[in-house]
Amino acid sequence: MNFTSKMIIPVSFFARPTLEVVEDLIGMVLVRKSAEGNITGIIVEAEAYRGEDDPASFAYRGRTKRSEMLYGPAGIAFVYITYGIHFMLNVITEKENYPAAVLIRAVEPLDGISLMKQRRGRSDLLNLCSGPAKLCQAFAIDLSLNGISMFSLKSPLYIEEGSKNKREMVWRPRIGIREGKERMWRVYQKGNPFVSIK
DNA sequence: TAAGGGATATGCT
DNA sequence: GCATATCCCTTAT
Repeated sequence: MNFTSKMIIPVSFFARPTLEVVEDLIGMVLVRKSAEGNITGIIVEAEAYRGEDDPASFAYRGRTKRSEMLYGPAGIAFVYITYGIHFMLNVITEKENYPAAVLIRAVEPLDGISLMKQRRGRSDLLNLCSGPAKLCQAFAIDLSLNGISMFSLKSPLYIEEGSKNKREMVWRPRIGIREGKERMWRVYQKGNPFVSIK
């Protein structure tokens, strides 16, 4: 796919096989606009959940209240609470009625770092967005954003094009693929884009 | 590095 | 009713 500079990622990007989406998301920029200020971060870690045969997916036990969003159209934010306290940000992928999504697991802080620190109540850069719940807190992502479209400039939350070269990122990017109950990481490395580890 | 508490929506018995 | 969950932080060795 060809993108011009700082182009918003369109819905067609998400309406593709989830494994392609999760790879291509690495290096792109997550944007959050709010009255408090706008913040951005480079996506460095994401994880794929796809199909009713994926034991790690909410859709593993079919279409339920919890998994319903996964069956919806691509490019929609799916936010939910885990462990009673933490928010998780997913983006719906693939065709409607096929349950799949990508979990945004970590971003590298880019713009609005002081606001991130304020929301997180911490000042150490490494702990601002280095986890799915951490980044939701830093980006002020909660249930009020559940179900919104992420492919519009008017959206308070969207993804735009980032660095062409994933290897130039400061943080080591990686993607997670579920194989049964196990999570396998694929790390981005020189000359051999995604190398499986563990 | 390990262990335990946090605090709620969801699904299962 | 109960167990569990796409996790983070603090405290303790």
